[in-house]
Amino acid sequence: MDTTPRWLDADELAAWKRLVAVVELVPAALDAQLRRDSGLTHFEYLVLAMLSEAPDRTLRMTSLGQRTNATLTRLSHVVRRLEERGLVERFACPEDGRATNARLGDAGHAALVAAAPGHVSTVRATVIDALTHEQVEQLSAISAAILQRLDPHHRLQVLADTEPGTPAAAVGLPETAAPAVRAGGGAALAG
Amino acid sequence: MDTTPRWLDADELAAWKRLVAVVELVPAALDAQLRRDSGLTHFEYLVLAMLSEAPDRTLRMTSLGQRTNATLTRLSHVVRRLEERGLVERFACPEDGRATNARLGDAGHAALVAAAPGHVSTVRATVIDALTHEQVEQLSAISAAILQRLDPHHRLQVLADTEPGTPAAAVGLPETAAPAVRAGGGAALAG
DNA sequence: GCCGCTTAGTTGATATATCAAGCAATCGCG
DNA sequence: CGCGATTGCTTGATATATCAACTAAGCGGC
Repeated sequence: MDTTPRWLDADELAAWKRLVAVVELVPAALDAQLRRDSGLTHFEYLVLAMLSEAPDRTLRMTSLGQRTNATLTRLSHVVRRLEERGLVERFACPEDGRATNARLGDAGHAALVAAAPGHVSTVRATVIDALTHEQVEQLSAISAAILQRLDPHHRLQVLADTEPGTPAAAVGLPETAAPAVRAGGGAALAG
Repeated sequence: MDTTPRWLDADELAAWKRLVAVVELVPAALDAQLRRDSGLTHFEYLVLAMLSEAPDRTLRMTSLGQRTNATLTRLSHVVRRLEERGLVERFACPEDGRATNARLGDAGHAALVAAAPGHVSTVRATVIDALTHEQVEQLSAISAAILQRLDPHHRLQVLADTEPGTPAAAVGLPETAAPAVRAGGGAALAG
């Protein structure tokens, strides 16, 4: 870092301070609602959602870690706890003895389906419905620009498949789950 | 929450997924840089910065908690640790026997001055300089709209004084500190 | 087919955050 | 002025995240 960086001017400072408040409050709001209504953290929700998207509801730990932006260490602890609660199961990967697969069980899928509507409502209530359609598109572009700096090589798969026009959910219940959800009065982020 | 909320359409979903990545990565990036270069978390930095702004570099715990968006519990633990490290001191408020004042000591001020340039550079590198001036203003408006939903009564003082045209730093070293900083080759967010 | 390097994941220790009580000073009010 | 309610803060227990090894399986070269 430079020893004498350019300071922030008034507009930049205002934007920055507000962004700091947003990045502090948004995760807290998501966590609070999910914990209260479903007994899941936002991160656990993401893990379940990513598994629900995958073929056979199964992913390798490494791949799951990329999709949820988690270190393998963090993921290992969380998945162990989810396994203890009966929501996911782990088993050795047949093709690579080093790898572990995590699969979303029926109970886990049910928990996700039960949690999704409240989560989507919260997302709308706190973010999306607070903005005009134009602002939603601006936010998308701004976030993309920031992520370009934070993760230039797109290690996070969250980024890779986030172009507008994307098929289904990714943060909710896509493809596999969403139809079931819609049929059963369940839930997803997109659809 | 509604049992059958409106799902997100493709544009909304793209924006949402990117925002999730941003609110996950931005705090991590700030924490990582500050920890590595200054041995401070972003939250500790905020605490020191807020104190540096206050008259006599002193604030009540409750007021400090509002400005940093922290529960009193969290703040109490953090300030105790900062006190053990000699960066701040605590003393009973003379006017109200229940209250505790926290004051930024010289060592704490020095730590803040040392940490600020790297922090500002990181803010520029990861966020502000990634955006056009127009986008900075859009981000400011978007964040304000989101915060209106998350904190309608503006409990967070971060919001109260965040109108463009604001005097000095608030997230860096304002008024009291900034001049010293500029003189000594030090650091702040704004100036 | 051994040996060093890399990859994949786990585990235990430490740090930090959150929760549930608790304590003490002040306020409100009869 | 006395006593319950409120405010301001702290503390200890539990949960979660981060860090530093460590294990074990594959991979490459010779």
